Amino acid sequence: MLSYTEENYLKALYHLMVEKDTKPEAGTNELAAYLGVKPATVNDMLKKLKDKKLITHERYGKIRLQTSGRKLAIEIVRKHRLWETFLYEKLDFNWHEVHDVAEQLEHIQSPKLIEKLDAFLNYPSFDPHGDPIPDKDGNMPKSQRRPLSKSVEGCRVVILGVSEHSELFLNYLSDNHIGLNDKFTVERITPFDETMRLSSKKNPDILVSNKAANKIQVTCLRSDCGCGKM
Amino acid sequence: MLSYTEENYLKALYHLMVEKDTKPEAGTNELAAYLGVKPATVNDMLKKLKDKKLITHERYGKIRLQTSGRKLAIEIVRKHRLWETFLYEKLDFNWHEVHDVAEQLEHIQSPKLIEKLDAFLNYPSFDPHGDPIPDKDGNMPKSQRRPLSKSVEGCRVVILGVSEHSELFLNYLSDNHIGLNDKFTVERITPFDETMRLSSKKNPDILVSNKAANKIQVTCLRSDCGCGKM
DNA sequence: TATAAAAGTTAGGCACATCTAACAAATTGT
DNA sequence: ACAATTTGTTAGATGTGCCTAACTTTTATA
Repeated sequence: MLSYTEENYLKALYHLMVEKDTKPEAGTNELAAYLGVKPATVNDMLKKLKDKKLITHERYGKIRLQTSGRKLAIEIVRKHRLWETFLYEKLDFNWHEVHDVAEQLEHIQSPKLIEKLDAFLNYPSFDPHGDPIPDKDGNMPKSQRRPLSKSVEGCRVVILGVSEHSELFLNYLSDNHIGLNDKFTVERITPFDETMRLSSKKNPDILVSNKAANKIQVTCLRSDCGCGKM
Repeated sequence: MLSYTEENYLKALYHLMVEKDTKPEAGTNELAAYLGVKPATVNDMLKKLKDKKLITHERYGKIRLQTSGRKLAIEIVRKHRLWETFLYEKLDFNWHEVHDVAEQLEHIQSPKLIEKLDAFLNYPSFDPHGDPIPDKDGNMPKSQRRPLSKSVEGCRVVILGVSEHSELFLNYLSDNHIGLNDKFTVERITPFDETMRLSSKKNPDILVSNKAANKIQVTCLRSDCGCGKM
């Protein structure tokens, strides 16, 4: 049984290594900065995780997740994203409010609870931020997601998520009535600065800068619009 | 902000004092036994809770909850019972499975979460065990509940809960198809040992000993059956 | 009422997760 | 290539929640 803190270290390693940069290792300082603790503290914990065979790490070397550690990390990610989905879909939380509460809920120990929650939510594949939810065997659903900026004029897209989670950005999206699962048509892309003009049922004219479009993840709803392979 | 452990001490005091015996104070050993720790450990914590003005306690004296401590304890009880209700009603947990998971969930810190959960469950007044759920101001709903053993022949009753939560007893109820919110008619009470013969739609003949009937909480559905004031 | 039993307290210690300060190794930049 | 910078490690300390062992006060009873 892992402590609350040990779980957080594994999850942090997973995010740093597998999700952030897709490199297979991380450093002590990097991990310390990510978790908001001092490198010395990380060192103590590395020793413990190494004893439990969850990571590999030798003096002055890089940290790697072992298979068992990665498996546990994915379980925690699964719990986190299922809870976020629950909060968003069932309890009417806003997009940017779910993370902090899910951060607590992910540590609840009860395999049955997670299975039942998954079923209750109808086995969702993506959380409210559009991030993939691993299934109970740890498999990530594959998505055809891409940044909105890759779409071309005439594309019909659905919002899958975002690649930046700052409150500033999430509020920007709210203000512009861009929400998860909303559908838009790309009406026009200004050649000079690539600002996109979108339309939706609710709002026939939304301007999105290239900077924002890069951080909005979508999937294209047509196979014939020329925006590239699905 | 209270720690997980501090919260558990407050809740334990509340249960010992307010619910178990309705006496306004508790002893160190009693609390230690209830929490499964040593008296010395309790002593350390009492000091901390006293410093935070949540309890009163003087050397070799009894422990009492202060108003602020009682308020916090009731909040935790509220959270616990709302989560139990959620697990039972929405996630199909069994009656006796909800407690342990709720024990973890009750410590999640998010006022909004509890408000939303309460609304999602439609502001329930009683949890799956039939225990009252305090509202957000700490008021307990009043119930007309009484032990089944107080009912008389001809009574039509609905099961509100139980006053013993052992797995043995809960299984006894399952085996006899006695569940929360089930309705029964008291057909006959054997004069010698007060064994009750009940009938329900599902099962026309259930025998319940006086011992069990004392631990089954019901409310009477008729005002004219002579079982006493509602 | 004196004493045995029960209840409560204190002192000292341990594991955990954290820190600071000092040090050691590896990387980098000229 | 070696000095400066970055990165990583160690030692020693702190606060929390728990323990055991020894002690003191209260209470119950012979």
